[in-house]
Parts: sequence; C-alpha cells; structure tokens
Amino acid sequence: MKKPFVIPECQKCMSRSLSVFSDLPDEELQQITASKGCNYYKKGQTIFFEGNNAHGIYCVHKGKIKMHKLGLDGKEQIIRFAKDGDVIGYRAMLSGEPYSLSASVLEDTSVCYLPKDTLLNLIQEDPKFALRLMEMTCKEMGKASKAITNLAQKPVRERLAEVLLILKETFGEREDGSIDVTLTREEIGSLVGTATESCIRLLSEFKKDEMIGLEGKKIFIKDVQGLIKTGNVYE
Amino acid sequence: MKKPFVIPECQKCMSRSLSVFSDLPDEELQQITASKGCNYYKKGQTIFFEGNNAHGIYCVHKGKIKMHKLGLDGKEQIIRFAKDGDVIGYRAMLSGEPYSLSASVLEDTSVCYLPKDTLLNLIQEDPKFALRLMEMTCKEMGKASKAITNLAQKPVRERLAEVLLILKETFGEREDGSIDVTLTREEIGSLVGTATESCIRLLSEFKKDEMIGLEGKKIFIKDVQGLIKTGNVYE
DNA sequence: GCTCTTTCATGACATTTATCATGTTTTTCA
DNA sequence: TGAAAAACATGATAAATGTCATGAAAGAGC
Repeated sequence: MKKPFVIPECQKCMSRSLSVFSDLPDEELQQITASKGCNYYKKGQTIFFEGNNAHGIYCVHKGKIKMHKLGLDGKEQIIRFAKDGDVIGYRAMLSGEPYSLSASVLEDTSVCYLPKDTLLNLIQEDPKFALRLMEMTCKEMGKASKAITNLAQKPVRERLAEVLLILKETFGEREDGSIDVTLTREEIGSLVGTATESCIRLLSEFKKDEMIGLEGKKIFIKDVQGLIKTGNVYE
Repeated sequence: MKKPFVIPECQKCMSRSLSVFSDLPDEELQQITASKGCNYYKKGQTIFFEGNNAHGIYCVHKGKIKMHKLGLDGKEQIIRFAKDGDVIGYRAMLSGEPYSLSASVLEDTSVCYLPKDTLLNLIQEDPKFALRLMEMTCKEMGKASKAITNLAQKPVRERLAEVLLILKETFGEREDGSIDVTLTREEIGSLVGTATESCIRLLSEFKKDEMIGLEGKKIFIKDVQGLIKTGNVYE
C-alpha cells in the first residue's frame, strides 16, 4: 500500500484521508469533503488548466485524475495520472512557471487545496518536507525519462502492452478482475502515443491472443507474462 | 547569459567558475581543475553510469555532457544535455534511486563533486537552496512533458526541425555561425527519436531547402523562421 | 602518410502506422 | 425513453518510417 503524502498543514483532512475517504460512495464523500472545507470535483471537471498561473497545490484524498497537455491541433496528450494520496500542481508552483499540464477528473475526486504561502512556509520550516517533495519530483523525472525512451524506441504494439501493465499497476483491479480505471480507446491511444484506430485494432489482437479480455471499457489482464514479453518489459 | 547554479560549499571554485573557466584552453583548464581539487573528464569519458548508486552531485564548471539512457538492444537514448553552470546527478541523489541516466562527456569537462552529506546539510540549513534545487527539477519536468508530447504526436520531420532549434538555443553558435556542439548523425537521430538514416536524409533535405547548412559535423542554422514553421513550433 | 574504423550518404524495399470511410454499438441527456 | 452524440470497430488505402545494402568520405591510431 502506497504511503499517502501527508501535508502537515492539511491535517484537518489529510492525516486521516485514506482511512476516512477510501471506501465512501460518491454522495457521502461529497458531503464529508464539504464539511472539511475541501474541494470536490465531479467526473469531467478540470481542477486546473495548462497555461494558467499556479497559486497553490492540491493533495488528492480520493479520486482519479488525468494530467494532460495540448499537442498539435488541440490533440490531447496524457502524461500521467494522479490518485488517492498524490499531490498535483506542485511542479508549476515550484518552478514559478504556469501549469504545464491540465488536471481533469476521471472519477469523482476530493482534494485539499494548499495555497502557495502555506506551502513555501512549510518548505522553509520543515526541511524534511522539502526533501519529501523533491523526492517525489525526482521520481517523476525518472519515469519521464523512461517514457521518452519508450516513445522514441519502441513500436506501438510494445508500448500498448506496457501501458496496459502500467495501468494495472497504477490502478489495481476491481473485484471482477478488470483494471480499476475507465478510459476511452482514444485516451489509451494518447497514453501510448498512437492513433485511436491503431489502438483499437491492437487491443482486439491482444484479446484474440488471449492476453487480455475486453467488455466494453473494462479491460482484464489475462496473461501478464505474455504482455511483458510483447511489451519487451524487463525491469 | 544563464545564471550559474552556485553551490555555497563549493565556493573554492564555483563562485568564480564561469569567469575563471570560461575561455581557457583544455590544458590550462585541466591544470586549474586539478589545483582546485575538482575533477576533469576528457571527451568520451563517462562521469556516472545508469543503474549505479548515487553518492553525490556534480556541478559543471565548463564542458558539454550528454545525459542518456539505454533503450532496447542497448540503443542509446539521449534525454538532455548539461553544460557550464548546470548541476547533474541530483535526481538520483534526491529520489534515493540509482542513476536513471548516464552522463557522458562530449567535450572536455571540469566538474566539482559534492558528496551526499554536504548536499543534505545544505538543504536542511538553507531553505532557499532547497527551493532553488526544486525549481530546477520542476523546470526539467516541464520540458520532459513537452518532449513526451512531441514524440507522441509530431512526425519525425517536425521533431528534427525543433531539435535543431533547441540545439542552437542550448549551445549557441561558434564564431563561424555553426551550432556550438559536435554530434554524430546517430546522436541527433537519438535526440529526435528516429533511425540514423532517416535523420541523415532529412538533414540533407533541410539543406536543399536552404534552412540549414552542413559542413561535416558542423550545422549552420540559416532560416530560423523556416525551421519554426517546419517544426510546428509555437511558443 | 597510410591503414583501419567509424561515420556519412543514398537507393531499394519492407513494414509500420496513420488516415479515410463506413457502419455498429454505447452513452448521454433532454 | 428515445434521439443525438460519442465511442467503438473494421476494411481499404496511403503515407511515413525503418531496415538492409552498398559505397564514399572522414577521422583515429600507428
């Protein structure tokens, strides 16, 4: 279980975030979120937009968020996801640049907003906190380097196989065994860096090869080893 | 002129780094570097290797370094460059992970090594320093997101045009007007994320279209606007 | 300077991947 | 619930890009 990123100033909610929020149905979550002075976003809403100025950061109590960027002709590029226990918006805050990504909500999400001043005070007063933030950022950088290498060197088929494994790793599985996130084929294509049609075709192939199962938007990983092999994944 | 990243503990050399080191010929640089207890690396040497554990960071007095990663079948992927005033190796140090990249020297390079303990003390004692480090890291992240989007969405031709502009921006020009860095076509191909042959072919086309000039490994940018247009660069 | 190795260059070709077209299914929401 | 929109699916085709082969040029080391 991933350790949540606990922001001291935010203990009104964060210190108990995972235990309190984890398994609530949406309506209750929304009520509790409001009662604690936090923010609630519904599916489809955007927490912040690429290009806007950052005034604070958000810690995610519960929810699923896609971090994405506009490419050519407005085509969406998904860079990564955020979920329970993650912090988003810190990159822009700390670099002093505008948001380089938008944060859009895939599933109802409860977040705590921490304004810039509070954050800067925290960093100044608590070096451990600063180190923790840096650690997080630097781990992201490592993943980004890996993503760049994959995009530059791997063919689409391999990238898709790897993306499926990463999705399972990131979001886990529902009770029925499907990957616990709902994405359109277009979004998966964006993650992989390929056209939607190519993505659909390859998913069908993977299904025919019995490496995955498909039921609507649900994806079932049936053959991890097969996907590892197909995706040339070696860590 | 970019402000150098000055590490307080390293003032024996860093505080005067750019002014002292900038225009020295290699031999003198090597002597001065040694006399100050810093490290000197010759072209082709590698400062640290991907996968190894990090024990400190390096600040670059003078030199040119490629930060790269091994992809499939050992194919090199260049992620970024470092030069005078940059700091390298901090990502691994701060994330607690092994180096995700190797750092290889393109031109003789003089660096100052700062061990982990010293760095951690600095961060604890000087919050401004911590913020400065974070700022740097976060700016890198912004660039990485942009790189991912380009690789996923732009065709090779556009990426090459953009890479040429970035190289000029990063390294500036020599007196004769050529971009002040020497790379093989294979390395440029790695940056762009394409096969060496495709890279060579497109460079020839760009030359025929009079957007660039080529003399051996020297590259001259002759038509910035043309490259911006070809590369679909819009910032 | 001369050999050996690497890099550069170009053509021919194969493969991958994107695009366009079309029809079906699913989802949305009034 | 029923119409409209969005998403999914698949075929046909075109375009982009990689691979292989070959030779020339440039650079490294003796």
